[in-house]
Amino acid sequence: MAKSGARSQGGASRASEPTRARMIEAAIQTLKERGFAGASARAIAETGTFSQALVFYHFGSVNGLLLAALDATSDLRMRRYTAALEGVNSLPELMRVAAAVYREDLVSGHIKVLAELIAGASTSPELGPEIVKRVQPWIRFTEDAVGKVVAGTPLDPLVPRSSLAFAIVSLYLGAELLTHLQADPSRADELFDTGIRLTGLIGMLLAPGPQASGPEGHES
Amino acid sequence: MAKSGARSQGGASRASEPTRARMIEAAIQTLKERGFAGASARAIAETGTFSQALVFYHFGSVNGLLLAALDATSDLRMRRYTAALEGVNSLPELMRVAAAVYREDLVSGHIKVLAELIAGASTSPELGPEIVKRVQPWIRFTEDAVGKVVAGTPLDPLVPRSSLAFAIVSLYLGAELLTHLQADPSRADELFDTGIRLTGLIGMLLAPGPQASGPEGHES
Amino acid sequence: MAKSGARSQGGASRASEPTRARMIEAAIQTLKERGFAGASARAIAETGTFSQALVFYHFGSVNGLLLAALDATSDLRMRRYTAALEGVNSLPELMRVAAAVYREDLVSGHIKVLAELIAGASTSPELGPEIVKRVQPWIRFTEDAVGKVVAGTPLDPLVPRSSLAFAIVSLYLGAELLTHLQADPSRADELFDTGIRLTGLIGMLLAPGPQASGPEGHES
Amino acid sequence: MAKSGARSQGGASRASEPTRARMIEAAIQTLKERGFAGASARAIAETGTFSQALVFYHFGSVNGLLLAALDATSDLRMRRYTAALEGVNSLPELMRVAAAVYREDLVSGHIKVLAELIAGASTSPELGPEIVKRVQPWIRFTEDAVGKVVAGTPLDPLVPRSSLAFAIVSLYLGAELLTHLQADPSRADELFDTGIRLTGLIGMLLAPGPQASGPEGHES
DNA sequence: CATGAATGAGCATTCATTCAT
DNA sequence: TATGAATGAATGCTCATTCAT
Repeated sequence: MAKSGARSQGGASRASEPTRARMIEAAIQTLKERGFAGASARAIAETGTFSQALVFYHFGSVNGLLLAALDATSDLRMRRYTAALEGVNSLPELMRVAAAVYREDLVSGHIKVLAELIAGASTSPELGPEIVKRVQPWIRFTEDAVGKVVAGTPLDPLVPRSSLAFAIVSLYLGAELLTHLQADPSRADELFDTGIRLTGLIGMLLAPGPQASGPEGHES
Repeated sequence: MAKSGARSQGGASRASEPTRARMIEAAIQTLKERGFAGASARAIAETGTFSQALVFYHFGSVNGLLLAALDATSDLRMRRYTAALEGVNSLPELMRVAAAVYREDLVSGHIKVLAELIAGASTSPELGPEIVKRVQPWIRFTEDAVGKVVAGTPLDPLVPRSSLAFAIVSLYLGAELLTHLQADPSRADELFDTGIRLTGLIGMLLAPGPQASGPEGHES
Repeated sequence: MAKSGARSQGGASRASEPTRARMIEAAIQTLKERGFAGASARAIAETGTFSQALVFYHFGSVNGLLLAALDATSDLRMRRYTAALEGVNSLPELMRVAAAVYREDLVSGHIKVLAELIAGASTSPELGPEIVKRVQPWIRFTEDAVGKVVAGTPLDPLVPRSSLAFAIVSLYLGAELLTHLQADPSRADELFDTGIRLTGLIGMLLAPGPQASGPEGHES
Repeated sequence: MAKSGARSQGGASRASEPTRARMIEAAIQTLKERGFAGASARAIAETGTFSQALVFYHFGSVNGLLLAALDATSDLRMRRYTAALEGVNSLPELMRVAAAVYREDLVSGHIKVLAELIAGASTSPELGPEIVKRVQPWIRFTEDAVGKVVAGTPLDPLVPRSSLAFAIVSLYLGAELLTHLQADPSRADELFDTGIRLTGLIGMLLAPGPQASGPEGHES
């Protein structure tokens, strides 16, 4: 870990890019299929049918490759979420979109990579700070997304965005862990349904027009 | 691995109780201090100064001992939560009590044992079902607790209790993981503060009359 | 290396003594036959037909076993040298005895173990201090041996014993290395012959009277 | 390993001379700083900031480069010793000069290169014969140096020059190893002081008249 | 009830070396 | 002449587990 990165960060080596990509792909797949503990250099190399020594050549260490894999999925998902949330500016809509993308995540296993790595941090403590670095943008992103739909509504002063963002990310993570543990996604689905319904309600409460749900909306 | 647990569930051996207790204590401590990956038979035996072979003699496998440790903390905490929630029947009060006990958990490391084991399940998939069995009571318990304070209020029909319970447990778990990852409990504290404030507000909304939720509280 | 020794130093385990002895024997043999670099845990285990994991179980590390091997030969040779030098108190006689025992050493490979380890110290620097500890007694022993035959002669004030001892041990070591390098012991033999002749001469010079050690010198 | 050296001896490639020199310099430095075991192709290449593949291109193998490095220092030192001993023809003077140059060696690390390689020969037995080839000239050189100052004196018939030379080279080597092991050069210094004093004495004994050994010494 | 000894399998990592470019 | 990529083989070490006592 200490001396890794010399090559892993530099992007000069053109010819090896495809190899690096293949390796990252194999790492992600192994992480999904066999968990953090199953993601040994040997296992990943077998998945991608390349020499396990390549892991160290290109990424310095197994953890180096795993973090590169997290970077890759994280970037990918961040772009996806950003695109999906473009133009969203009401709470119920946000909820709907989030539910949809979350389902994608669950199916594609993208959250699992993060969850496994977070779980694995207890195994390799050096991973901790590196993962924190990579979770931070998600919390910030969530803050922004929440901010966008909450700004200007009566909810705004009630809930500090940072708290809300922390709660949402925690919820994602916890739900992912429990869902995978129980091998039953229905609970999370249900939760999103409830969320959609509830935020719909809240949305109506907050929208003070004549057709509002609450009598005269005197809540805030 | 396959035949683990043979002995771990049977409670026939009377004379060894103190030893078993010592071993469980050592397992909990090791789990807290060194995480799932650090909780090897050797490490636990060293913590408790007993022979590592005892782990297999008494609990069939390392995982067997770890699950016994989870059982022990889980029982302990369940009793604590049950006692603390006794007599609580308003949402804000529930929130306050939950925050207090959560802080206890965080300090004492009791949630950590669960979080580590859940994280570890990705390492030893056989743990999965066993952990599910032990998480279930908590979800049920949460359902009851939520039910008690929500019953009879307008919120009741809005949020399915099972969903809410799942969300709350997920949140606990996710927050624990993130808190330990960032080695900074302030986020979770903040979250509880917000929760208390918010539920206080909701409580007031839901109980408009001068009579608080207590009076006719015959819901439980 | 850090946490080794817990078992390796304690001599409580009776039953394993024979095993430990077998392992040390295998280590010595491997060191002699294949050098420091060839003395891997696997190679030693193969030589002694035991599991390589035993190396770590009993000695904590490969170096731990290697040092135990050095201790073993060192003790053995120290006893041999001590016995051989008993009653020796003239320089020529000392020289003769030393030559004889050295030849034993060369044949049996006992010095080789030390030489290999010293050579290996440049590979595993942690070995350095441990070897120093084990070389020290030899320097002290040499000082005593030299002191015994020089005391009272005119040579005594001329040559500080510590210097002489250092020189002799250096010479042993260097000669061993060169001899093994050239796979030709004749140079060292010749050197001892010269030594014997020369010290005989010096002995005569120093003891001008008729009662010189040379003439009737059948004391041993 | 088997086909190493193919290129290392041939000096045909003109254009690469500066590169080869840089590589040899890096090899020497690495050998000094990190010992034989630390002198891997990677480490040397890093020291000299060139591609590790160059090692094999230019010298056929790591050992090939290491031997080339030994050749380089050996030549350098041989020239230095030859120059220093020019005009020296008494034993005490020889001793004084030897002590001075040895100190240079110790500081500059030149003997270390040889000592490391000899130590390493136990790791890579193929090195043995190659090193012998490179040690031989030193023994011969020592023989000559000793011969020059001993010729014509009464000592001449007493000590076969080859034995003496072997002893001196052994002593150098052994002292270097012990000195580096103990990280304390004082012992060797002391030894040289004693040597100077002692040979001064011997010199006086051997040349009782006012005319020193020099005058008629037309042997060299 | 308890434990010291033993082991097979596995892991991260490093190395010398080859090769296509 | 030079090099980035790739690899097979080896190394030290840890682990869960078994077993005889």
